[in-house]
Amino acid sequence: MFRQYFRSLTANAGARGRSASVVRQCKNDAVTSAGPGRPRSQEPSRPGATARDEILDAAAELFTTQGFATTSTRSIADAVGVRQSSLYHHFKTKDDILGDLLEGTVLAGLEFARAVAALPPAEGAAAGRLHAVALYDGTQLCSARWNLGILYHLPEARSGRFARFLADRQELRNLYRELGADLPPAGTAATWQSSPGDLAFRLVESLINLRADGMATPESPLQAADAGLILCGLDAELPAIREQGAALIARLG
Amino acid sequence: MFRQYFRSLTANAGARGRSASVVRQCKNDAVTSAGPGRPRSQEPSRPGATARDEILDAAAELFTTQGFATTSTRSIADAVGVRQSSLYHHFKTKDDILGDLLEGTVLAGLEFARAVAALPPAEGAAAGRLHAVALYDGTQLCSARWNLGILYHLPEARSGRFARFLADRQELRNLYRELGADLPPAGTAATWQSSPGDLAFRLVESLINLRADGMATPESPLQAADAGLILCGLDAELPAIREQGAALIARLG
DNA sequence: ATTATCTATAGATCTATAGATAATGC
DNA sequence: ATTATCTATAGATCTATAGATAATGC
Repeated sequence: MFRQYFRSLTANAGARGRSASVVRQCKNDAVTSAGPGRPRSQEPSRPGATARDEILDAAAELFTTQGFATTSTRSIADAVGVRQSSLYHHFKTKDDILGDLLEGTVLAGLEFARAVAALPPAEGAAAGRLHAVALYDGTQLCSARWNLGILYHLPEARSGRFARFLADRQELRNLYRELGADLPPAGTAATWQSSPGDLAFRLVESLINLRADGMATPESPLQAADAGLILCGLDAELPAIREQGAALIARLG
Repeated sequence: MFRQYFRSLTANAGARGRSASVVRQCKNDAVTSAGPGRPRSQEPSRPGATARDEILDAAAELFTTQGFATTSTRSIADAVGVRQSSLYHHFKTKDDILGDLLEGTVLAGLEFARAVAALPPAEGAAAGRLHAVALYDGTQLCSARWNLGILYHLPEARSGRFARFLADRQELRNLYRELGADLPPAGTAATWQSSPGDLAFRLVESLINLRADGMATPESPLQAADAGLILCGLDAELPAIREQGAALIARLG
């Protein structure tokens, strides 16, 4: 048994070398730098304080660039610099990794929207609230390190294995809807048939597509938030609405 | 050898029964109804004149509902009612099936846009052209039997294995852009920073997301086409633009 | 002869678990 | 004792190919 372990250590050194050369240069080069029970060596090349965070970051990169089913647990482990089976100390299944990532994309926006919706109603503030929620949410989507939003429309993500994520996203959509329902009735011909809240939600989510095509700019989230209100005939009020929204973000964001 | 083949015929009968019970009820129930060299039995349960079309339809359903990498060639074959290896008579690889489907979603819209862009320029017609292209394209996306557009944002679809699809989609986007560039300069504060053509393209593609969430209505394509022009300050001219666009679709569509 | 199907299988994965081991903290 | 890693592997896939076979069309 000891001899067997020794033999595989040598094989491991080879594998380590290959893995390191592909994804990360200067970690675990020496065989002695890691092993059973040893703490992971210094300076992680991935952001995140814990090994768990490094795994999540590597998985986010690979899932968004290569797809979920296409990405093997081995390739995630290689990108982090650990062995494939070591992932299972931090996550029960591969699905759990995706679940954590999905949850992470929706949670901040949901909590902000909850806070905005919980404010006592004030005359004429509905548009500003919707603008704030859309801008905050869109900014999150565009500034995250990886464009995790593209995973929303993976058939896998709809599959009930991610019930928590789906429920949170639905709650967020409902909050958009409520805020949109409080808008003043549109005066112009630009009346939008579907609910204004849904329209705003959809425009914000289209930022994901924009980013996937490499066409998102720092102004994109603001443009998306504006668009929802322009399409509801609030063109003229836009400057005031923006200011109200910005104040809410400064206060609650 | 003959005995071996006979034995597997019996096994096949079992497999057939199982496959049929899951996906399709009344085809190939009898062992004698199919076999090497025999033509496929009557009444296909899938639309499409040829076996190839049936395969494409089954793959479209499975890819859009379960994902590409998640869908095995076996499950496609089961849904059609043939053996897994028989797919390879019609397609060289699994990628080729996806490639054909992707190509099918973009081709009609691209050809319509080419025809519109090739018309001799006429005064004031730019907005009508863009509206026509967006409406035609959006209608295609929404009325196709399966929502294949969600496959656009699969990382797999970006991977150069589908260069033809990617090139066609890029050409379509460029045509949108050209048409948008001919729009009259927006008079109001609603000036859109990015190109109006890109905006329209993006609004049309957001119909895919809308449909994926089960929220598309028959009016959705028209709303998307309208929205692009409203956001460019063409609110007032919309009725005339719609008419111009409808005329183009009637003539070239 | 060609076409469309089938059986059988090679070869390459991939996920998750079992069990060993060493560092750490009590 | 707990934690985080490792080796090794079971068991289950999955894609694509080889080769047989029967119907069809010339």
